[in-house]
Amino acid sequence: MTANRPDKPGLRMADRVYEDIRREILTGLIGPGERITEEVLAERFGASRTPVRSAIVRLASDGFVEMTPRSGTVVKTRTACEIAEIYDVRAVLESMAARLAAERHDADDLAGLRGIQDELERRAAGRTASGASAVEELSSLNKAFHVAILDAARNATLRESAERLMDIGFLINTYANFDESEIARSFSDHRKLLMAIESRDGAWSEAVMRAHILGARNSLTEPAATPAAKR
Amino acid sequence: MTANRPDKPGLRMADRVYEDIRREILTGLIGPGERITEEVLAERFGASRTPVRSAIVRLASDGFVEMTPRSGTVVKTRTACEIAEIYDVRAVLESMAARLAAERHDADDLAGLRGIQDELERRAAGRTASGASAVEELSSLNKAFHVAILDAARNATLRESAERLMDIGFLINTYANFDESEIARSFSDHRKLLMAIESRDGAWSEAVMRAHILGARNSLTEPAATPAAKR
DNA sequence: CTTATGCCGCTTGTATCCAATCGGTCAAGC
DNA sequence: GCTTGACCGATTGGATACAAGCGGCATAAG
Repeated sequence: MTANRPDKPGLRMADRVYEDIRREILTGLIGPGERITEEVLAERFGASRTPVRSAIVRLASDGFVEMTPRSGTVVKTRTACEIAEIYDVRAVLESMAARLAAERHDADDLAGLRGIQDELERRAAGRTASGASAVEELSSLNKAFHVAILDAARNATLRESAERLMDIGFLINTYANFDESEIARSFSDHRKLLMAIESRDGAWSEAVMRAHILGARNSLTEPAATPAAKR
Repeated sequence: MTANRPDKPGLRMADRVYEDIRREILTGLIGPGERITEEVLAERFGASRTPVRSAIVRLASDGFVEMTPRSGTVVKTRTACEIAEIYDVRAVLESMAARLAAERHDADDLAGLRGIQDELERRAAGRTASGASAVEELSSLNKAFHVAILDAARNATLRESAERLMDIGFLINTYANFDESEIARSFSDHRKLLMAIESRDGAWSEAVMRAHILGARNSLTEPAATPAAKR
C-alpha cells in the first residue's frame, strides 16, 4: 500500500506522526499501559513503519512511551509517587523561571501573560459542562501561561527542561483536579503571579510560583499523601 | 555490504551506534558545528543507515545534534551564554538534589560517594600530564560523583533532568577549566558536600552545591562575564 | 563583469523486504 | 497431573531500494 498521503502541507511525515501520537497520548486516547504496535499506527496514519518508528524513538526519549527490545512499545505508566516527583522538580524549575521573568520581562511578555490569563478565565466562565474538549482547552491555555513565563525568563535550557516535565505531568492533570475550587485557586495564583512579576519582585514571584505548583501537586496526591516518600 | 558485525554482545545495533556517536561527540572527536552524514557513520560503525538514523533522532532529542529537514545534521554549537544558562539550571536542580540527598541518603550512598571522591583525588594526584585520556577520566569520575548525589536524592525525574544537562555542559568543561586551582577548588567543594550530606543538613548541602556549580560556571565564562545576559 | 537560471550530485526521507527474537500454546514425557 | 520442551505466530530490528528536495556550479544572457 503505497499510501503517502499528500493532504497535510507538512514537510516530514515523521513529524506529523510524532505530533499525532503525542496528541493521542496527551488526550488519553491511547491511555497509559496500552500497547502500541508500529504497523497499526502506520496504517492508522497512512504512513509506513519507518516514520512511525522514528516518531516512537522520539516519544521514548521524551519519556512518553517505553520500548522494550524485542517485545514492543507501551505507553508509560506513572505512579502517583512519580507524578509527585515531577511536580517537585517543576516547582524548583518554574519558581526559578518566575524569578528570572520578574527581573527580565518586557512589556510584550506582560501583555502576553495578561492576554492568556484573560482568555483562560473567559473560557472557564463560559464553559457549559466539563466536556472533554473544554478541559483540554483549559489545560492548553494553562500550559501556555506557564510557557509564557518560561519565555520571559530568557533561558532556553530552563524552558526546555520545564516544558518537558509539564507535558508529562499533564497526563494526569487533564482528568483530575478540575473542579471549581481548584480552578479558583489556580486563577488566584496566576493573578498574584502577574502582580509579582509586574512589580519586578523576584523573590515574591518565585515564592508564588512555588506555592502554586506545590499546591497543585498536593491536590493530586491528596489521598496517598506521601509528600516525599522513599524510592 | 551486508556487514552486520557480530563482535559486540549487544542487543541492538541502534543502541551501540547511539553510544558510539555520543561518545565521539562528548570526547570532542566530532567537534561542534561539524557535519555528520548517515552514510559515513553507517560505514564507520559497520551498520546500515537505519540504526544510524534512529541514533541520530535520539541525539537530536537529547540536544546534541541539530537536524535540518533536507540538508543534513550538524553537531550543535553552544555559545558561552548558553553554557552559562545550562549551569544556572544545573545549580538549581543539583542543589535541590543535594538537599534531598542530605535528608534521604543511606549508608551505601555515603560510602559510594566517598569511594568516588577518593578515586577522583587519587587519579588527580597520580596523573602525569594533562593527557586527553586523563582529563576524560577525571571528567567521568566527576560526573559519577554528581550522579551519585542525584541517586541519593531518590527522585528519578530530577536525576534524569539534571543528568541530561550535565552531559551537554561537559562538552566544554572537558577542555577548559582543568588547571590546578580549579581542581583544588572542586575537590574542596566535594569534601564540604560530603560533610554536609553526612550531617543530614539539607540547607547546608544545598548551599554548598549551589556554590560549587555557580563557581564552576564563573570560571568558564570568566572573560565574557555576562552573568545573566539578555536573550 | 555581474546576475540569473538550469542542471547535477549529494543527502535525507520513505517504503518495502528479510532476519531475528520473544511469548504463547500445545503436546509429550516423567 | 505437572513440568518441560519445541513449534509457531506476531512483532520488532536491520538492510536496501527508490523518490524528493536542497545546494553548488557552470554557463549564458544582459
